[in-house]
Parts: sequence; C-alpha cells; structure tokens
Amino acid sequence: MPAKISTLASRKAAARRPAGGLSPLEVEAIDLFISFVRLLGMPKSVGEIYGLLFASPEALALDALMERLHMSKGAASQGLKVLRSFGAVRTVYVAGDRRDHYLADFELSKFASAFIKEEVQPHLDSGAARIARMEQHLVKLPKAEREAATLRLAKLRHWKEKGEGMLPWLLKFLVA
Amino acid sequence: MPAKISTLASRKAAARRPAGGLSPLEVEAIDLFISFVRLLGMPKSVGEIYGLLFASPEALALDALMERLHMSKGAASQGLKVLRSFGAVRTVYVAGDRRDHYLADFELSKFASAFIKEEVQPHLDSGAARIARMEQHLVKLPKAEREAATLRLAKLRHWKEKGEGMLPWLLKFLVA
DNA sequence: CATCGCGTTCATTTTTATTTGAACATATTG
DNA sequence: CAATATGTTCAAATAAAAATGAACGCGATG
Repeated sequence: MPAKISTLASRKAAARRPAGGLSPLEVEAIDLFISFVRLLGMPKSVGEIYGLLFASPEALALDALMERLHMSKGAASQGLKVLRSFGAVRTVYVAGDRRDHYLADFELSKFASAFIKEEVQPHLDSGAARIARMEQHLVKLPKAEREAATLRLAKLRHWKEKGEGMLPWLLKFLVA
Repeated sequence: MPAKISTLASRKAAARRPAGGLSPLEVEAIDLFISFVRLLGMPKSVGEIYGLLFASPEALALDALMERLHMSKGAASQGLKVLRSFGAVRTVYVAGDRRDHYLADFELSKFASAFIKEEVQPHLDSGAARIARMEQHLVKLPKAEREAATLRLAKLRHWKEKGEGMLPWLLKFLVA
C-alpha cells in the first residue's frame, strides 16, 4: 500500500517542514517576531528571519532562508546584517560548506538594547541639544512670552532627565 | 526713518512669529516632538501639532494649525483626534468663538502610556496566545525536535513574563 | 588564471503609511 | 429655514519604507 504510506509520510513531514515550507510552529514563531520587530520599528523581514532561526534547531544558510521565507537574497542579506549588528544571530562553522550558517541567539534583550542604543539614546542626545538651543532663543523673547516659554522648557528638561534616568535601569533590567 | 523702524519691527516679529510662520523656538519644539512621536511610530503630523501647541502660550484652533504648519484640514483633524484620544491635548473655551481651541497638556507620560496601552500590551497579549498555540503544536512533534522546541518555548515564556513584569513598573515610573 | 559559489550593494520596483481635499454631517446664525 | 461656519471622514494622491534582482567583489576551486 504505497499510497497510504506516502500519505502518512507526507503528513508527518507536513507537521515538521511541509513541502519546503514552514511548520505551524515555525509560522507562529515568525508571526510573533514579526510583530515584535515592527514594534521596534524594524522591517518585517528581520522578524521573519529571526523567527525562523529561533524555531530552527539547526543553523540555516542564507539560501535556506530565501527559499523557506520566500524572500529575495538582498532582503535576507540585509536582515541578517541587522541581526548580526546587535548580536541576535551568530554564524556557526559547518564542515565542508563554505556558506555562512546562522543560529539565533536567545537573548532577546539584544533587540531591546540595540533599540535603546540606536534609537532612543540618539533621540535623547539630540533632544538635549535642542533644549540648549531653545535656551538661546529664550533670552531674545519679550518678557511676557519668555516666562511662559521658560516654564515649558523646564518641563522638557524634566522629561529629558527622567528619560536619561530610566534608560540605565531599563537596560539593567533587560540584561538581568 | 520709517525704513529702519520697519526693519526693527519685522526683526522683532521674526523672533516671535515670522510672517505667519514659526519662531525659531517653535521650530525647535516641533522638531523635537516630530522625532519623539516617530520613535513611537506615530505620524509626523501628530508631532508637528503637539510641538506647536507645546510651544504656544495661547490655545490654537484647527485653522491656525493648518495655516502655521502648512497642513491640510484632514491631517490636522486626525492628528488632534489622536492627541485627544490619549489626553495629550485639551480644548478650552474662548468667548465668542465657536471653534475649538487646543492647549497642550504637559504630561508627556501620556504619550508613553498610550503607546504602552495601545501597542505594547496588545502585542504581549497576542504573544501569550501564540505561545499557547505553540504548545499545542509541540506535542505533535517527534521527540528529538520536541526537546529543542520545548527549550525555545521556555525562553519565550520567560520573556513574556519579563515584559509583563516590567510594564506596570514602567507605567508607574512614567506617571510619577 | 578563468570560472564558480557566496554574499553584498544599490538602483528600481513594490508595498505600506501618510496626507490631501472634497463630500458630508452638524451646529450656528441671520 | 437657508446660508454659513466648523469639523470629520474617506477615497484618491503622494511620500516613505522595504523588497527585489541584477551587477559587483572577493575568495575558493579546478
């Protein structure tokens, strides 16, 4: 009964890696990480790649990612570049294969701290610069307006300090 | 010497509200809030509106925003809708004027807590649901793969709990 | 040293997000 | 109640972000 055997075999395969496609588990993981990276303002493809690598027991090469995620070589390459840049992914050596093979690093905090260091911190810095510039403009205002503006500037400074105070704590919490 | 007087007058005006445009102080505030709202994934127009209102001592009506920010009525209306929705802006009554006049609320934490409640919390919730679904799939895997996958799922659960533990703290910190 | 395999880059295309503007709803005024 | 003022909504236009795919660089291989 070859028919039945092949049916069973393909059903089993489907539970794992259906027709070169994705298992339900992988799909869930990918969806999860897509929405996670979107929350951090990163492109979907980064989430797809990390999701698949996260779910994958073995290291995957670029062409495996392309094929299984239906993604162009360029997108896969750029996504891996981002993931490498903050250590969410690392390469492993595979004997007799000169392609790079990627494995997910499970420290999710790397996403968050990359986000903080690359997005939040620069924003705080430029914010500080802007507040300084605003103080320059302040002195040129007529007194009535100056008072109101001074109050507002104080609010901004307050928030900048709050942010600056929070970041180190947040980083520590995440890494812990 | 009317020429000189007018020059001085226009320079002074320029420091405040140049030709129906924006003062340097307002420009700085607007830039600051544009990058702030972009960080939270909100449209630029929301930052422009809040920035101008933040810098503005008097309450502004929709048409003033349109004119000074070079923005369509639709964008202004929708931006205000967003800002109202999380209380970053409130209306004040102006005698003998039936337009709504808007004032910035200085509690910046409202942006952050809106972001958390509208973006982060739902993501955590859907993440929890996904983890549950992944557990369903888990039992259908062959033992070898199941072990690896179980480990990964434990990581996810760990992070979900970490996130859930952090949010209340973060909210409290922000509001404080 | 010519060819091939692997990965990166970047101009172009596609997709997604935002803005515009006109139609509409609603409230006000004469 | 017609005319007007104000604000909202939403389909279409525009702008911004991301993906594609071909060209390129570089090292390995025969």
